Amino acid sequence: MEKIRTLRGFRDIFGEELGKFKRIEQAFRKYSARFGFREIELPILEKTELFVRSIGDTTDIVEKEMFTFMDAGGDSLSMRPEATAGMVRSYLQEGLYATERMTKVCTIGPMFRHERPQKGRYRQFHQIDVEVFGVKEPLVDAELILLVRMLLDELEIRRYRIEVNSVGCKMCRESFRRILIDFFETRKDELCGDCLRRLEKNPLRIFDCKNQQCIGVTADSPLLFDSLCEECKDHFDLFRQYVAGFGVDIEVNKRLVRGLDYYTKTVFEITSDDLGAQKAFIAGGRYDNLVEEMGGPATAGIGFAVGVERLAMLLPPGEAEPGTECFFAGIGDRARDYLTTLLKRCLTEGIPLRYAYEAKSLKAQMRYADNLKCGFVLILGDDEIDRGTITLRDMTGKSQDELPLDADTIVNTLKKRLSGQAPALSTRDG
RNA sequence: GCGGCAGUAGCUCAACGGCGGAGCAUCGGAUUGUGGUUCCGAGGGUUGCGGGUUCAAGUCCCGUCUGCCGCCCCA
Repeated sequence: MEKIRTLRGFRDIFGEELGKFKRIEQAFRKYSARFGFREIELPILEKTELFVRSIGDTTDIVEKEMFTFMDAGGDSLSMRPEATAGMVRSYLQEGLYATERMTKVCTIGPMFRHERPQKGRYRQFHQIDVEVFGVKEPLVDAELILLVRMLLDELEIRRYRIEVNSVGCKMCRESFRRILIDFFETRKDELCGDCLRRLEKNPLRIFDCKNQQCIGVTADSPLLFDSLCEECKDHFDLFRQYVAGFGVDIEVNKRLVRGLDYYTKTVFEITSDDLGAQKAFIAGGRYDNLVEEMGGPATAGIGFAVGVERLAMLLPPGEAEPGTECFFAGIGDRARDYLTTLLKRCLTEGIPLRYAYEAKSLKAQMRYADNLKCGFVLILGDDEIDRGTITLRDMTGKSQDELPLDADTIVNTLKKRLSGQAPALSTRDG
């Protein structure tokens, strides 16, 4: 029989990595709530058209990276490749624009893109997504930067860079697009193949090219940033001013562009050199036209997404907390009978009690208890039962004494010893 | 989608084209019922999968799947 394994780019997430996921979620929930974000769960499957209209039909994501298929009713469906499209759909469908003046929502969950996997890039990956609808003022742009900063501080991540830029409004972009194409047409012979393709599709992305010669060309090229309209320029200046007020360090990168069509004005990207090729782990920006383009009222929007797998790679390994569990080692049938009474009491009283299901030698049981890093072992054999006692061994202190064989006494003693043993339990965030 | 490297025990890796191994981990033992260190022992493999070359293939060739690195793209 051939073993069945996960699909390419799909993985089981467990153990240490899952622990990091949980820490990230916990830190995120703490701060998102503090900033006034409501959590929402969105469908994974949506009509393909949702993504085509929002992300853009010429983007790589939509052109070749979506898991798309026909359902039995003949509709074209797609697994969501990102969250913003669904957030906008939900905002409109639930009529939030009519019931509140401003909406802050967030979600967390799996996204799907049919890309070639490599480290930090999977076909099913997870994003934390944050969106604000109905605020055009740059104060909210800065607030999102502050949220990112507090989240990373909470997770004790220090080595990263926040790069920001403005890609202008529709008008800046339209007029600049022509200037840019005219410029690159004169230097066409110096551009790489990819960039020639970009020139047709999305000339702004030529600024992203890593080819030295292309970088040389763009060094001479006019920049969108320098031809922003007054409004966009003021918006960006205010944004920077507010960020400075929050005391967060950012770098303006006039070459920073985004791959999705809907971005306007503020865009940002948080990168780390500890990640390898896929080094952006948080990115986002403003999309002031998207809601209207999706059939809603003219509504400003801004948001960002966190790549959970990439962020998890930056986290230090979580420290284990040994010694917080107890083990029952029994010898003989009488001890085994007593286990059922004691086990139920312990589990009810909140004491994690471990034991071996099979009858094993005491030595083997002790080894098992040690392996499980149990702080205390209860030893019960015929000798103890005849005396009406039970032995309690402290595994770290290597000392042991006998208690009366009485469930109340045992439970109370264990509670006392465990809380004295592991003060970390009470200082740890729940 | 393109280019390159790799795949051997649960994990990390050895093995000139010639009997598939080690360390770690797991399990058991070291005189009566006491863990970690030490010593002894055991189990564990269709060498990713499928073809081909050869007297003989983990090893060479082709295909395929998967992972990794880079490109592309993006979080």
